[in-house]
Amino acid sequence: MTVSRVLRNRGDVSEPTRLKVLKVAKELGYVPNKIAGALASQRVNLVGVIIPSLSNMVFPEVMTGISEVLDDTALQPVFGVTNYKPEREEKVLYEMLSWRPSGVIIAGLEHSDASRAMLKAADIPVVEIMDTDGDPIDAVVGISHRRAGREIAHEIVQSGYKKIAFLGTKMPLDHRARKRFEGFTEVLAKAGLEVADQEFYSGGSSLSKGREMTEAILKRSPDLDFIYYSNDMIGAGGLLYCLDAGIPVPKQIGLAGFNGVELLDGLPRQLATMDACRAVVGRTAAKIIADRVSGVSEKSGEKIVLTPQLSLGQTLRR
Amino acid sequence: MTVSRVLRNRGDVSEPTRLKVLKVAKELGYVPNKIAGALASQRVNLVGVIIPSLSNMVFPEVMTGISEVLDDTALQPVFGVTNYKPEREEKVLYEMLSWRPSGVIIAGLEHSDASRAMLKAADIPVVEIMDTDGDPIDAVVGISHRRAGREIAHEIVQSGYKKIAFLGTKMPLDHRARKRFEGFTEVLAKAGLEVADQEFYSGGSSLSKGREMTEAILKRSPDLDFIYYSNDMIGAGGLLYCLDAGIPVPKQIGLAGFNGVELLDGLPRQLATMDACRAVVGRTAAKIIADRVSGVSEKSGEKIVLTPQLSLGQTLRR
DNA sequence: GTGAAAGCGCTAACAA
DNA sequence: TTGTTAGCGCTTTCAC
Repeated sequence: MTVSRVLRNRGDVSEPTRLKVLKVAKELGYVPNKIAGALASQRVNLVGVIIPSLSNMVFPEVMTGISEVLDDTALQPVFGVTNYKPEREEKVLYEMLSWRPSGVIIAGLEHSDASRAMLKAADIPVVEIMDTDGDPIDAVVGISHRRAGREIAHEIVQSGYKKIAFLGTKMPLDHRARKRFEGFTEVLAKAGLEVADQEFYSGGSSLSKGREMTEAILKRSPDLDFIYYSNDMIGAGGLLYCLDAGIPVPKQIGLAGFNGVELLDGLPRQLATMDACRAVVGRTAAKIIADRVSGVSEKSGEKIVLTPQLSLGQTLRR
Repeated sequence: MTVSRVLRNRGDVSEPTRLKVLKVAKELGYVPNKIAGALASQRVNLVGVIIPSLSNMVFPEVMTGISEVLDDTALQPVFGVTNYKPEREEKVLYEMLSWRPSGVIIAGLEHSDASRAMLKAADIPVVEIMDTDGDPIDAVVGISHRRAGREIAHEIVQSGYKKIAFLGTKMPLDHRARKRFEGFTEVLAKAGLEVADQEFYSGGSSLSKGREMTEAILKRSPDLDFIYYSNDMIGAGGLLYCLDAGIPVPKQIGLAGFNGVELLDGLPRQLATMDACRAVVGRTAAKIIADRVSGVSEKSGEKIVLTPQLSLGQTLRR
C-alpha cells in the first residue's frame, strides 16, 4: 500500500497522506518487518564483517573505521568473530550469507575451500582486509605483512644487531604474523643471519605474557641483542620486563613490536613498531562496498596496498 | 517440500531420500535463505547485543562471554555499537528490532524513552547488563557501580589517604562511571572528606592520556595523596607517569583504577582495581536469553547482582 | 514418508 | 497520487 511508500520515503505521496500515515505508525509503535521487506525486495542493507578476534585492539579499530563510513549510508555492519579458526569462519560465514547481505568484509586471504566457494557464489562485493600477500577473491585492502617483516628486519640488521630472536603467536593460526616472520627471516638470511632463538605462544596477548616469555627466552639465550615481537602488547610486556630487570634498552637489547597500537603510547619508552593502518583499512573497505552497492563504482577486484609506517621509537638503537 | 524437512533435520524422512537431498544440495552449493525461513516461521535465531564501545577492552570480553554460551545453542549474536550516544542507541536498536531477533542484550539501564518503548513492545527477552543501579526493563546482570565506588572509597579512607582526586571520563556519557563517582563521593563525605580535585576527559582512554592528565592534576594540586581513575587504562598511564617522575607509589600517592583488565597485569606495579566481572556478565546474560528462548525458563525480570572483586595490587598502601 | 497448498509481511509493477 | 495484485523462498498444515 501507500504506507510502504511513506515509510521508505519513496516519492509520489501527498503530504497530508504522508503525515497521516506517519502519525498512525507512531501511535501503533509500528516497526516495519525487515524480514518481509528483504524477502520481497531481494535487498538487505547489511554488510557482514568477519574478523578473527576482538581481544587484541587491532580489530576494534578496523570496525570503528567501517562503522564511520557505513554510518553515512543505508548499510549496517554485522560482525562475526572466528577466533582464528577456519571452521568457525566457515560457520559464521554460512550464517551470514544465509541472510543475503549486500557485501562482506573479511579478514585475511586464507579461507577454507568451502568458504571461498560460498563467497564467490554469493555474488556480492567481497573485500578481504589486513593482508595483501595472496590470491584475493575480489577486492583487497591492507598491507603486505611480508614486506613489513622485511622492513623491520632491514632496520634491525642495519643497526648492527646480530643475535636476533622472534617471539610471537603460534603461526598456523595467524597467517599475518607468519608472513611477517617469513619476510623477517628472509632479510636476515640475506644478511647472513639466522633467527637466534624463537618462541611461540597461543592464547591472548598481554603485558604479563610478554614479560614471562621475554624472561624465558633471555634465560635461555642470554646473549640475544634483539627481540622482534609479533605484536605491540607482548612487545610492551617485554620492554617492561627488561626495564625492571635492569637490562638497558636499546643498548644491550633492542625491541620491536607490530601494530602501532596507540593505546600503548605512554610506555616508559616508546616501542619500535609498524602501523598496520587499521582505521584506514576499515574505512577503505567500507567505502568499496558502499560504492559498489550504490552503483557508484562498477569496478571489482580493487587491490589497495597501504604502506605501513615504521616508527622507530626508543627501543632500537641507530 | 521434503527438502526443507531434510535441511532442518525435522524427522520423518527416509534415509535414502535424506542422503539424496543432501547430496544435491551440496552439489548446487545451496545456502538456504534465512530471510524466507524467518518470515515463514516467525522465528529468528539472532540475539541483538548492543554495547557502547569496543575500544576499551571491557566490552570485547563481555562479547566473548556471550559468544561462548551462544555457541552451544542455535542462537547467533549480532553486535551493534552506540559510542555512548543515546540517539545512536535508538537507531541501532530500531534496526535490530526490525529484524525481529529472539532476544536483546543491551549495556546499561539508561535508555531513551523511545528505546525503552521499543524494547518493551518487542515482547522478547531483554537483558540489561553491566549495571544494576536503576530500573530494569526486564532482566539485569551486572554489578552495582555505586557500591563499587563506595567500596574503593572505604578502602582509601581506611588507608588514611586524605587528599583524594578523581580522574575520569566525562560523566553524562558514561553512567556507570558516574555512579562509581557518586558512591565514591558519598563515602568520602561520610568520612568528612571531599574530592580534593577532579578532572574529566572525553575520547578514548590510553596510557598517554592517563600520563598527561595525571601530570596536569598533580601540577595543579601537588599535595594530592590519592587518585581514583575511572578505568584501568588511564590509571596505568598515571602509574607510569608517577614512576617516571620519581613519585613514590603508594608511599606518597596511592592510585586505583577500575575494571580489572588483566591485559594490564604485568605493569611495573600492579594497579589497585576492581573487577567488573565482564566475562561472567556476558555468559550469564546469554544464558538467560538462551533459557528463555528454549522454554527452559519461564521466569522473567531476573536480577543478578554480581559482587566485584577488589584487588588491592601495589598502589594502595595499607 | 511424501507432496500440495496456503501464507508469513512486505515490495514492485501495474491499474485506476 | 493511490489502490491492487502477485510474488519473494521458505515453513506449516494437512491430505495422501
